[in-house]
Amino acid sequence: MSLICSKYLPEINLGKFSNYSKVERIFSNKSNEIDDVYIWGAANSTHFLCNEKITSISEIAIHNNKILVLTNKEANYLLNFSIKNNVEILVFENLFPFFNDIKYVSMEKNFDILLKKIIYLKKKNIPLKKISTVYSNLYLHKVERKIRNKSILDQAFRLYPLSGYQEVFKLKETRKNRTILCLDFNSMYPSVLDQSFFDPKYLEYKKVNKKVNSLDDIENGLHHVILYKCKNDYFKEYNYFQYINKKIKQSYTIEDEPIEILLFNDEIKFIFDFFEEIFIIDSIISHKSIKHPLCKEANSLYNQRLSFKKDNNITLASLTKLKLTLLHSCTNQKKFKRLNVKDKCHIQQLIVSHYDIPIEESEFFMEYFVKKGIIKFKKNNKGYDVDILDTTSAYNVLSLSAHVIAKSKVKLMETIMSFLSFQNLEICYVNIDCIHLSIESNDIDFFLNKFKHVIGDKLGQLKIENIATQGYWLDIGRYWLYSNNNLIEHKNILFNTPYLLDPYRKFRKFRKITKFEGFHYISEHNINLLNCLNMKKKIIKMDDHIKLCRFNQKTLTSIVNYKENLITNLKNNYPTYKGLIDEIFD
DNA sequence: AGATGCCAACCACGCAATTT
DNA sequence: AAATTGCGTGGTTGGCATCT
Repeated sequence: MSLICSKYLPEINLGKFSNYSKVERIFSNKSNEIDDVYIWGAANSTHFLCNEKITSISEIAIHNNKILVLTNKEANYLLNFSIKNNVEILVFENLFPFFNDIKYVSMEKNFDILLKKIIYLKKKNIPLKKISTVYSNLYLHKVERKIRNKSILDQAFRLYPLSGYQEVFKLKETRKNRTILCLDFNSMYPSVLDQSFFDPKYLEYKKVNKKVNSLDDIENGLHHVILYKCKNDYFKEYNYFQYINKKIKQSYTIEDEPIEILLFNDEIKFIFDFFEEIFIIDSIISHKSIKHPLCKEANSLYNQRLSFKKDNNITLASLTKLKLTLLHSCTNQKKFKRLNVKDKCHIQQLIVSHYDIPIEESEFFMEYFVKKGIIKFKKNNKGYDVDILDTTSAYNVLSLSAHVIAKSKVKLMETIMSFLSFQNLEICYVNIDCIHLSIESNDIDFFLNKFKHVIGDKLGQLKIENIATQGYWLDIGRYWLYSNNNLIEHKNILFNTPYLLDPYRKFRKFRKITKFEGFHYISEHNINLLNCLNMKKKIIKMDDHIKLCRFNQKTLTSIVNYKENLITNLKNNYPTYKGLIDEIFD
């Protein structure tokens, strides 16, 4: 028995793609230049302003249309009206999330700002459409122009998880003699685009069934491998593998049980020395290596970003940052296929046939996919319209996206491993392209000198974001950093937005539209910080610092143990977390 | 020789008119 | 009322010209 670490699957099976040999052209929507037409408006809690007229919200006479408002707050005021009159409310700050000066002031002021922003966009030649869609399509078009075709084997790459490495290793670090360094990679994903990728046109399935003897044995491609006996203690503890089960998604400390996983050639090369044996079952290999089609684009965008920063043009600098993030994600856009079925049990059959799920689990996955937005359905007079995520879509080049993620994880992991060899260094927090670590204060200069080759302004180098003396990391995207008792940086996702910067919010209300069988209704929810926290790791408590420890590999495989452990663990952890919140929020 | 831009034929799909 | 057919639209596809 081996521990399967991949997207949730009963088994990893590349074999079923063995006779996928056709090539198809990649599709791309060349975005037309015509702007979407909306009504521009603004609102406060009672009234609505558009066309120089103010009407009470309950009396707005607009139906089946689109209204563009500046802020989410206004959209919230118009929520009831929008459902009643079938009006879609578009929010400027969501469509163009690169302005740093948008906030709710008043109805009249907001309307003015909205007009000014629209004029600004026109001046900069930015189309009045959701910015991420516009540039995703543009970049995908560029990819298509360069490589034109892909093998339909490309769809096998959907089995590779696209999630990044995110984890908290320390809850609290307030030791007097220590300093916390917060490092960020400059554009992590774009920075790996200059490495060697492979042309999605020339993919081939290959049965291997051989162990890897040397680095030369590893062909370019995605490999289904079994890893035996980890020899590297750092990797045992800090690996980025995740065990994903129906109910579990968790990192773990590697023990002796073999691990079954999908890895790119880059990853196997990186971990080759860490394991006693690596056995390849089968692979999807490629015959031609290329640079990433958007490599040049990445470099020029990065240089643009630097020069905007130098000019102190914050808006355009953050627009360029947004564009940079779209470079790798444009090849994994979500495309849906619409199908019609007579009744609900046919939807389950669709899930079974589209996602290779055993029939007996279709009920579970129906719920799971609805929650994740992979499948949506609407009742109509004939039955159901089903929108199902199309993993075979010619709008995707999944092999490129997956490869970018894989290379980034290797790069991050390499950096972490090299840091770990530094004396008394502890990793506190890792989030995709960001590392927080703690070292002894006396060692700072030595550290900066030792790693000066990876620290700098260039694409892919590390930037020092903050230097702190105390830190609390309650969860991914939830941390507070202090320098001599002054808060210098914090993040608290959901509770804070860029425009709502109270660092100490524990409660929040939000409204949710629930769509059910054609009905729409609004429900209000309260969320509480303490209940949002993921407390799945073990706590090792010391006076002025608290470590978080991973579960062992064995605990995960036995469901009974896992559940028991999880419950006792939660019970143990709860008071500590509660105490910490009080400590931070006092 | 490959990358890129552009064009026109082609095809699928949705809507509406027409038939059963 | 349901099914079939026709039509228009817009996106897909393959080819060709031009550029580097």
